[in-house]
Amino acid sequence: MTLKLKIRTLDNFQGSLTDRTFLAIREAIMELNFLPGEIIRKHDICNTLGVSRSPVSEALAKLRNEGLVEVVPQSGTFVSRFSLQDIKEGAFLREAIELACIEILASNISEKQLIDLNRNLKLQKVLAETDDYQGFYQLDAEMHSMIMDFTGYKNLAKVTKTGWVQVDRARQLLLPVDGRLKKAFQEHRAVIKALEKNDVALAREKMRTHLNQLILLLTPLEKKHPHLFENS
Amino acid sequence: MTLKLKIRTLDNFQGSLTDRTFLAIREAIMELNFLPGEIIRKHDICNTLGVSRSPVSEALAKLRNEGLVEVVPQSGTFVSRFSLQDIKEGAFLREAIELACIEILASNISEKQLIDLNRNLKLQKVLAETDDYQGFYQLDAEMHSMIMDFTGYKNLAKVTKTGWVQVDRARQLLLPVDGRLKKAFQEHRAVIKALEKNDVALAREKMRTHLNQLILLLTPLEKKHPHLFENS
DNA sequence: GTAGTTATACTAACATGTTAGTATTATCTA
DNA sequence: TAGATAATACTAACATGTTAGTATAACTAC
Repeated sequence: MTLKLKIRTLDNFQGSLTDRTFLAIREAIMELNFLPGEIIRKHDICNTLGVSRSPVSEALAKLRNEGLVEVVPQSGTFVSRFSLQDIKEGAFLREAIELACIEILASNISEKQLIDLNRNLKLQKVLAETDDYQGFYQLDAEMHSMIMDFTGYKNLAKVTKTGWVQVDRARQLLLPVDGRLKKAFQEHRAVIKALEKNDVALAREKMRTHLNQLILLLTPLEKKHPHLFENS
Repeated sequence: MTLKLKIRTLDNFQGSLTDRTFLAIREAIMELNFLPGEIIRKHDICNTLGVSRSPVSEALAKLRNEGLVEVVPQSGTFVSRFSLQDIKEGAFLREAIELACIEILASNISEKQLIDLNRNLKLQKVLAETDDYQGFYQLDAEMHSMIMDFTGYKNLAKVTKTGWVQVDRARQLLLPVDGRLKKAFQEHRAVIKALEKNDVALAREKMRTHLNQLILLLTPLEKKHPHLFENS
């Protein structure tokens, strides 16, 4: 039963049984321990995690909503393959929302909010210099969340995250490239600086180029890992 | 059992039991047959629809994701009250996404797509002149969906819809106002005309003012129906 | 009469068992 | 040997029953 190596036990998570089951499977999918295209056997999950089928079914239903699994009725549940189109769509969605947020913030942003962003930026610099990918990505996510939360709209970050999931998962395939974190840091800084100057157009442009960088990196993955992508 | 009058039976819908249960409850909430703040008794739903609790539970979980109900653990499930903030957020989300779509379309839109939009527009004109609110809103929704679908991104319409749900529900409170449909039609036409001219800036501006109109109408509702809104 | 405590009723969460439909595989026939 | 058919195994979907936790109401004591 190699499954045990793929998925962490429920005591690593919190919430209801359903929630914890959801998080455990989700983590396994996001970290590519369950590969795209692979079948997910409910029975195995039940045995490994020691829960009944209800929480597993509900967890899979949630995962399906996120687009991480595809359930073929009366047949099985499969880990979704990557789709370059979906990835681009996730990025497009994030871009659309964040550009609109920036438009609001550029004229409205408070001193405290700028301080928070700059603190995040400082941490980013440290982690970029030490090539701490995991930590940097977390700060990156935090920064983007901040920008959306600062508008006062509470669900934007959640909506964006939904589309972004596919991007995040695909990012796991990316090999570390020298200097990439530093470049990302500089792009982030450029956005914040433009915000400080209340320069909407510049902030929009900097954000746009920043988000485009990621797509540029992600696009070649389809040829490199064709079996993990749709239609191949 | 007045519940029977509030909710349509399952044979009016299609899909799995869960899906049909979901749609039936959703319709009842959207048409304000279940009022904001009202408790939803699972047991009653089960009896009325003639299903067991599983599909009802799953349906309510979905409804919760959409923000239409709030489940208080170990207590009950309640129909969400209106929140002006949520409504504005839904509109903001739609604006952000559609403005980005327009930016793509203004330089890319095909002849066939323009024909489809203009056909929709013609129908709108007819329904606006006959004050057919129900029909007009359907065309309105279709037109906005078209704009998003024409970009080739498949989930945008779904994402937008999620946030828009609150707007749609609140719109039920709106009393018919003379000439409103005709005005909406003219706003729509202005957007399409700008698209035909490939004028991004103009199309964006027209779309923006169009979406703002609705918020203007919705805002006074909080004072008119305070018991249906949060914090009152 | 009021405050505190207890009991009841309602809910979510979960487990277990059943049904029905589909895919796969094995067997039989041509 | 190849194709068609039948049987088996796996899955989702649903029903039913149990447990545990919370809110509300009733009752008791002060």
